[in-house]
Amino acid sequence: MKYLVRENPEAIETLELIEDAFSKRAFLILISCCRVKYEGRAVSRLGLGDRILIIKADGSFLIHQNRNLEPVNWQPPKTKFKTMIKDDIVYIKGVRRYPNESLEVEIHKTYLVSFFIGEDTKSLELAGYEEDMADMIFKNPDLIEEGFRPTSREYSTSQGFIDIIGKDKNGNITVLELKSRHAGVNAVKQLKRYLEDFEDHKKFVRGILVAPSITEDARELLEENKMEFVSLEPPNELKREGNVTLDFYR
Amino acid sequence: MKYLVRENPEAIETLELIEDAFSKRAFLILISCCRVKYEGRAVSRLGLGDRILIIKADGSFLIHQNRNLEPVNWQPPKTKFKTMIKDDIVYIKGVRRYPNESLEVEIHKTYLVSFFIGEDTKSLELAGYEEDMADMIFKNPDLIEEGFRPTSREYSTSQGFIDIIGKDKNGNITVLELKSRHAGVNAVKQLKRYLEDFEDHKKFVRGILVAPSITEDARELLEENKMEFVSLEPPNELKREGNVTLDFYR
DNA sequence: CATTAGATTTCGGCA
DNA sequence: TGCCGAAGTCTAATG
Repeated sequence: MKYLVRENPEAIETLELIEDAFSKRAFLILISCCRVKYEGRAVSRLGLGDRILIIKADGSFLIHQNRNLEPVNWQPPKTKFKTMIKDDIVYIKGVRRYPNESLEVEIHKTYLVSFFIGEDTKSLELAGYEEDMADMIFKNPDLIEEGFRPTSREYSTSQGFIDIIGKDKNGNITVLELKSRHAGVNAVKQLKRYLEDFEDHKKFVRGILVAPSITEDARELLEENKMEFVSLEPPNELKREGNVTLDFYR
Repeated sequence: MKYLVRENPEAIETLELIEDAFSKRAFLILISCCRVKYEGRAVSRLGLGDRILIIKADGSFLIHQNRNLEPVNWQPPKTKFKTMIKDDIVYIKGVRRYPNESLEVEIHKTYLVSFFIGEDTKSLELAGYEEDMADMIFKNPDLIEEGFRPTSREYSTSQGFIDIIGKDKNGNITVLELKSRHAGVNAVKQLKRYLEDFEDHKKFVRGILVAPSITEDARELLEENKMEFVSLEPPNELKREGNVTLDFYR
């Protein structure tokens, strides 16, 4: 992961770092003493104080005080940003259309600027089925195909973590991408990226998308890329609740 | 402001810094590669990836990916925390009662730990919503129509509270349903229920939906039920509009 | 402590 | 893009 941290930057440096983060579409965090103004669906003002500012790659903008779950001010994804500096004060303005609204921050002092470009391909599984599918496959690998033998989980690549890696009965390295629900092209693209990471090794690697079902587009993209699909239903119950490795208390 | 920043801390140091932040009731931020598990009102799992973790002084716990305004996982204020370390993996578990739920994070690598104790006494001043509309209408009833006279707010019916009730220039009882945003069919249905509650009295009662705008479906449903629509924008002014210095563009 | 209604709700799905 | 409905909604107010 690439990242950058700067403590107590001057205003001009703060501005440069913010701009740098924007150009890299990074995950940006500032700890600053600031004033805030919002105008759009409503109108609000927030006087000077120390807060955390977060700007995400998709244009989400959050300002957090040290209390409450919710941000005190925010702007949803697709916000466009402008920055300015005047009299050692840095300004960030996030503007959005539909609805038309703007969030302006007047930064008087910055204690910390940090941005990073991280790996995070995983999306939330609201019932945890994906993990259960992996458990199920490890217990009964023939569910994928006769002779398949998984070797590791959460295998790290530059593209993220491969769900399951193993070998087929002919010894070919086989990469599994698991989806607990009807899978679309995104799942196929993800699998493709994993394989591309392996192709550097000049070895033949099989890619199998494992899901209960896939869209027609996904099926076509799989074929185009010589990858495969195995239909597998996730276990329909969270059995033995609490045997997950995360349970470390008692 | 007191603060602390550490880059790439070892697991044991990460743990110590987290504990230190807890004891100081600081505003804690971590940038980490982690796995997440939630169990409570629902169940969820999130595989390994780089995220921002935030823990606030009031026990709020947020986990943000680099997309979407909302945290991917969270725990509201008053969450109690426990930490642990095992095999160079740091665990944070946030537990809450009423409802009983827990959020567990398995931290494999930490890129940045920072916590600070800041000054922030200011609270948000907000305007532009339903209550402000009601204030505005009471001050200037002709905004609804010439001769309208409001009599009461939050009038209780079996169907809930009517926002504003009054009489038109002909003495007809008039029920207002206020929406500060673009209103849909639900707002119309709600107004309809209020009127039905009045129809027991065998008197003619007008129903007016007051909002900046409504959907086409809402407009049709209003006509079908012989109810009306008055377009009104919520006030966009703060009571004590200070001369804020934030306007720097243009 | 339970219920209720509003929110700069956000978010996903579908027409 | 607009609209509808769900959400681990959150939050403040009220009984």
